[in-house]
Amino acid sequence: MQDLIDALKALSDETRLRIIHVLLKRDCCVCEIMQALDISQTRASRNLGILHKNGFLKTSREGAWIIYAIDRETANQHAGSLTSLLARTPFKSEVYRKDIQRMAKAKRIGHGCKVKKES
Amino acid sequence: MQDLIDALKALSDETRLRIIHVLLKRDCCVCEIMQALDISQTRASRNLGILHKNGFLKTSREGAWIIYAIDRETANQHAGSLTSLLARTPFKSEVYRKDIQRMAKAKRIGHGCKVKKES
DNA sequence: AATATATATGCGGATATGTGCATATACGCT
DNA sequence: AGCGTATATGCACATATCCGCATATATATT
Repeated sequence: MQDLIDALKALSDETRLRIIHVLLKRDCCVCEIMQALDISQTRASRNLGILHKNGFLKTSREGAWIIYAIDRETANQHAGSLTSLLARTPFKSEVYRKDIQRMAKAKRIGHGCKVKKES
Repeated sequence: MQDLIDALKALSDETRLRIIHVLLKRDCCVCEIMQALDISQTRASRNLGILHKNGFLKTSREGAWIIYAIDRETANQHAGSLTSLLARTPFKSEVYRKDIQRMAKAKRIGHGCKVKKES
């Protein structure tokens, strides 16, 4: 039951709603989230961590990157129902729209968006 | 969209979840909530206020009392969906069970549970 | 009008939360 | 092994949240 409160708390934050919204479109590594939401590395990592800890996201490693994705078979019942609710919710405001635009352009290139040199 | 965050924040609190849970069983005035949850007047009033402000509850006056009830036709879309989600959620832990027990015995008698004298 | 009851609210203090900076850890490549 | 990149985390600080106390407001009763 406490996990319901924790799940709700995890979603009660704009940054984290934005992350869920983006990940509902496609899986991302931390640096893609940074680029999509235009936020710092710390902020991206911390908030992804919170969503992960509370059963909303699952992770997998892909080389240097850690890929975050909506956990559609989460063990956390409450997180599951809340995620499906959000999946049916239209995210109307500008912020969310822009996140998707930037996500479309995001590359797996890390911190300062330094471009990986062609070798 | 900010109202979704506000709605989630409003629910991210044990006291307020307990209130919703109790009100899903039956409408209550502030002093009945105090008795059901065994909390102070300030705490009951404040948290009812928050749920009300965020579209979860509606109020009506009945003599000296103000009756709070789940607003099933709320203008706030998000509050609506969240309420129906909660209505389908089993509240398993002890706390919630005890609230209902105490609610069953609760009377409209106010602050220190002073019994209204038979006249 | 005066008193009692029911509810709301300003203020202050304790605790929780969100974030940046600096740094630690984990992995890949040469 | 050593270096660079990707992500996580300890610490500090600003802000937000929760709640009790005291008090204000609204209604009922006599």
